[in-house]
Amino acid sequence: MEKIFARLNEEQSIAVKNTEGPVLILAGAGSGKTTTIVSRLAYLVKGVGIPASNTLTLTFTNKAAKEMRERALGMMEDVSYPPLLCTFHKFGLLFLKFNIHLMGRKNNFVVIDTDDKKRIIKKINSEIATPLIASEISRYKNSLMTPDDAYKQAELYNYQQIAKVYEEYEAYLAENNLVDFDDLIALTYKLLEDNPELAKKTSEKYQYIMVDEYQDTNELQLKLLQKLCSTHNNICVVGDDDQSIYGWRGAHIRNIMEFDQDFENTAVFKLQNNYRSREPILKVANALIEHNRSRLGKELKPTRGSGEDVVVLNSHDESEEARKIATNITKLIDSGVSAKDIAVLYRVNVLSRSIEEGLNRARINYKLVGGQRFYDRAEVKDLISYIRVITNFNDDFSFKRIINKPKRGLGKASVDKLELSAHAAEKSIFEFIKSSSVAELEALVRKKNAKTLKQFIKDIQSVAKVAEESTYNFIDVLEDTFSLKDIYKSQPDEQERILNMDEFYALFRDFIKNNPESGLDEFLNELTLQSEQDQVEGESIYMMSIHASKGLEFDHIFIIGMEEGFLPLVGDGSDLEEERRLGYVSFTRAKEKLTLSHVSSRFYKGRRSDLEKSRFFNEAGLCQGSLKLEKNTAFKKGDLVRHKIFGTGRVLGVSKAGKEFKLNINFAGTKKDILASFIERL
DNA sequence: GGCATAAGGATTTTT
DNA sequence: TCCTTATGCC
Repeated sequence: MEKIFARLNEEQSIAVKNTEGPVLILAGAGSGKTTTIVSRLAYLVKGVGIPASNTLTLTFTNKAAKEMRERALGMMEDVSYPPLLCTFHKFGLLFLKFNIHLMGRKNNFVVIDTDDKKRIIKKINSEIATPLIASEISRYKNSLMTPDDAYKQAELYNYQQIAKVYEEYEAYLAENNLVDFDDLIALTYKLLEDNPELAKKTSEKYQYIMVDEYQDTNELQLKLLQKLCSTHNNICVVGDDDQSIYGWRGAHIRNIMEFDQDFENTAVFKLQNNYRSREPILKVANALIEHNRSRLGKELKPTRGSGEDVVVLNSHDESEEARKIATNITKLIDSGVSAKDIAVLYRVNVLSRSIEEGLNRARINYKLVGGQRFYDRAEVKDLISYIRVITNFNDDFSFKRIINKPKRGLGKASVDKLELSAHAAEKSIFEFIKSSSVAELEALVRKKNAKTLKQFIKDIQSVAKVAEESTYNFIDVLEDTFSLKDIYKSQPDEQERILNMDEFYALFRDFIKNNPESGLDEFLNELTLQSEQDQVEGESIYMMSIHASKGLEFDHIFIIGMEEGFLPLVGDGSDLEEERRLGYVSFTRAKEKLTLSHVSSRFYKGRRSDLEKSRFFNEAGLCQGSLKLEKNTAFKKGDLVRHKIFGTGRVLGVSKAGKEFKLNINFAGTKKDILASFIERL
């Protein structure tokens, strides 16, 4: 018990002890959010005496769940039964496993990922952009809209089409007993909604509910939470409205803004002591985020004392920027800073390229975080498809992926014919080939391929038998039977692909070793929900998008591309306040020193364009004429200056304009008033 | 069916 | 620029 509170400050302790009823913990960046939520869980179990199995703690990522589980178990020492601490989706998966039969479906369903989803959509409709349909379907599901509802709501012809695709997509999933990511939550909610007894029982089981990163929840997740705590209202959410950066993905910032309206008698706690960053960094971050209108209002209070000022790098173009950053990093490393304590962040991934070149030239090792995920790699997905077919012969979707891998002389045309005939016979493709004679198949595909197909079916059946008898050995038999490593034979990236396949095989063996009772379908569903855990280790600096950096911290942070158009990024659907929060998230990753870089010109999308420095410099108080320069004005009468459009001129006078300075300048006889931040001194 | 070339598009990303 | 997709030819 003392152990739990020893590491908490007063605010954190109060929040931890407030166990009953709805609690909103607004935790600023670096304020000990994870420590607080984990301590609260430990306190519930060890201090209040709640059985761990009666608690439920939800996160968004497996990584967060894993970290919290380890820390919580460490604090709780001996518990006979561990608390349920998992992602929203994992919770949905578990719940559906036990209850999906109530809606007339079998519980051996397979979870499909976004890629699978898009393939299915594309097959149904290739006229409308697949990503648009995919996101619309996601939206429908998250608003609990049936295809019928979607159709009724559709005004434009295009949207009627999308509603139609949605309907067919749902039929396809049901037919093949598939479930997509949204279903894991939506079907869970539906079951609770349609079965009041079940809802009551479930709510009574999870007496105490906690949610991490609450600012990232969407509307449906809120509704699910309301169902889950309907019998007790013991819900504690932790989050930071200023770090809501997933609005574009459906996260609903209003959930955290209006938590007290969704749950009556909410107790609110603010954690504002920042244990991460030096004072100058927090000053800049606070100044920036203060420009947002829609926020609950917090201010990060420094506890780590003063430190180095925030540095602004100004370069002509991206190669100069890369050079400057490489030089700065080299200096840091030479002065004894460990490479792993340095990170370069950017708003869009393409910006990493120029920096990569600069780092390579300077011989600095770097690690790119993000990029393509292991489970999204084609070779890994091929293997997964094989296992899926072996688990379920009727999974046409996966069957089609592997039917010509390695090459069996079946192209799109042949596969289409097979599928059509199978459909007409009301069979899966697998069943169709199995039940057809060689002669019948010869009518559909090239002659020599008919036999190959029959053999393929036999092989699948025999490997499936092995899987039942000895799951552990199955993976070797799979490779040997189908020569899967030949799929990418004599391709330039063959070696890398084989390495990934071996990695996958090792993963499989690990899983079976750790879960000897599990079969292939448990392995598959686990996989789909698994993301690549970024290993943060090794002697290289890190480069990643600002989104990917959320939750991480580094001693030294460099943010590149601080220009209008990049940060803030503009485009349709862009939200300046969310862009500002991205700036805030990126600034607050830094513990010791923050460096912000901008260029005047950048090569992007095949062309070079001129760029203005980000307005965020101004807002963060980092511009000439800003707070720091109040005493010693950057410009004075007589200075020779330059403006992007008006060219060179001479300052005639300096006056104040809010927090900024306004200069009266004589440009070759034309006098103009211009804000100081747009002016460059010569 | 598979390869080569042309055309077009282009945040952020977890589950 | 770089990547994905469409098209045309063998």
